[in-house]
Amino acid sequence: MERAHHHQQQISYRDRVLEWEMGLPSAEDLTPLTQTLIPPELASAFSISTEPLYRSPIELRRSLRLSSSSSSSSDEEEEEMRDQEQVPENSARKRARLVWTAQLHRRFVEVVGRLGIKDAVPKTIVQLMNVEGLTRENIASHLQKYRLYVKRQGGDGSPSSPADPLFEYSPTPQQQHRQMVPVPVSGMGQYGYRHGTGGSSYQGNWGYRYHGNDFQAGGNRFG
DNA sequence: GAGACAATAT
DNA sequence: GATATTGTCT
Repeated sequence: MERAHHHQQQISYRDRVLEWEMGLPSAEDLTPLTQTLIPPELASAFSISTEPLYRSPIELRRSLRLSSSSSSSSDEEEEEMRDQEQVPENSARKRARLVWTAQLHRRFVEVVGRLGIKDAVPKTIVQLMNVEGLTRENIASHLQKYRLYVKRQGGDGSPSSPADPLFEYSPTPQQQHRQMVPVPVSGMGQYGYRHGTGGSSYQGNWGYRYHGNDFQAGGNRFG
């Protein structure tokens, strides 16, 4: 029993990565975030840029301008433009709030699960997730919430192995073919846009409600 | 600086 | 309500 078996912590990073790669979701499961996630028609209908995201706000604005400058309407267009015009010219703008889509979260869970309790820290997670624009702080915030969730589930506490069955993230089959995937529109100070009627637009909605996989205390909402 | 965690802000 | 930020501690 005293052999030099694998001390999980001493396994080389490379091995970890290899293992990680093998365990990752399939290509169909993982749509690159830099890829267009909504149909062009729909994007155009909502005046949403389909270009790669997580670019600078300025670039994004430019894109939006260009892609909607072909229209010749007056009032209606202005109204739509107003929603996008909410980014102040001078004030230092921040990144758009990250939307934890099912895909993102799955990836997060994958990485966290494979890293194991000890190594699942923001810095490492962000590296392994390898998602453009994703910051350590994004992870930290999400991780904090995720831990609370896991704790509440009581589904853990014992194991500390990297292969922790800990996270039985259960994607609802429905969500697989849910057509609308919210594209995080960066740099706008917010993401997504209201369409049609609605009240305040602090946190814009899609006409279609995205059912994210957030962690909720106190029970399942699967049905 | 990095991380955990709670509290608070947006 | 979800995510970001801040404060405090290790």
